[in-house]
Amino acid sequence: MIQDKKNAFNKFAAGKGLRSTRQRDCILNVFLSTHQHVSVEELYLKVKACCPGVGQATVYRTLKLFVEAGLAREVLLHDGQTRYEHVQAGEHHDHLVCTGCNAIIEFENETIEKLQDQIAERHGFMIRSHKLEIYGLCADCRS
Amino acid sequence: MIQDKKNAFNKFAAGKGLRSTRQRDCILNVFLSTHQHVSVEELYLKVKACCPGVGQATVYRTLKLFVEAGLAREVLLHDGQTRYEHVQAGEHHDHLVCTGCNAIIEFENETIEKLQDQIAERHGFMIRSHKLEIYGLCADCRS
DNA sequence: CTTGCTGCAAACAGTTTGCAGAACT
DNA sequence: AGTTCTGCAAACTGTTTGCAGCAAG
Repeated sequence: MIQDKKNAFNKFAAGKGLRSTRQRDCILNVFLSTHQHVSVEELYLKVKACCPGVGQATVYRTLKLFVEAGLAREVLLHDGQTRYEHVQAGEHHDHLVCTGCNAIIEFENETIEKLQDQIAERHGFMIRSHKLEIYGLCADCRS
Repeated sequence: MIQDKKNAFNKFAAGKGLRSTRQRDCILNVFLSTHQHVSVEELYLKVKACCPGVGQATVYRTLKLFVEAGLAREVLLHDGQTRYEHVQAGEHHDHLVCTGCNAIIEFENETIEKLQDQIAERHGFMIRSHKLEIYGLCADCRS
């Protein structure tokens, strides 16, 4: 599936006349190898480890490409850092964010999604995306 | 009810040994007179109109006090500006955010809230707060 | 008089941008 | 060769902070 994503990006890049460069390959590899919700900073450090000399501007620019290509999604939490998460085709999930240890637990709930659709419809609203974040303390941090 | 909020803040301020100043009164007045979801910038401009010479640092500092006092709540949308909304005691609502005209429609849905509680419980998570934002186009912007 | 509050400007963090040179095709 | 991409550094944005002077109690 990592290969699928690489192919997806290459296809996107080809379609837009983008060039294939060492940096983009490296950033893509690193991104695909990370857990969910990497911050740009984290990603930048990992990228530097494998391709020293890459500037963070490139990381920022490349991440925006990934978003455009549909591989990644921006996640804004309450800590002033933009994070990126992997997009699984067709799937959507939300987050439990632990304010104690910054852990992020994902969950899916179809009923909530449906209720959102109803609410939107009631207001004549056309949903493009949504986010639901629940903040609190995870099981470990409660004790 | 505006008076209630002023009293609430005064009580909070008294409890913390905070002083009552012209600036704080003015910012509180302006905040209470605004519609929901003011950005700091907007608020700052309005405050300057009535008390010229107020610095934005003071606006920032005072808004944090309002949050602490339970009058206001931070709302982070996808536009890089922190906004503040009024807190109605005991009530919680979520937002439909129009990406066309930046309108914000509020809604409440108890079922969603309950489902969130269930999800949290299932993960041993203690909810402190949550936010749900639905992005898309409002009825006006669709046409 | 004492202490907290304010305004200013400088500092900050995260992100974006302009540009000369490097690297794809 | 032509053009896109990159790295660097500078610019920017929103927010925070240090500090000297001001003002409330």
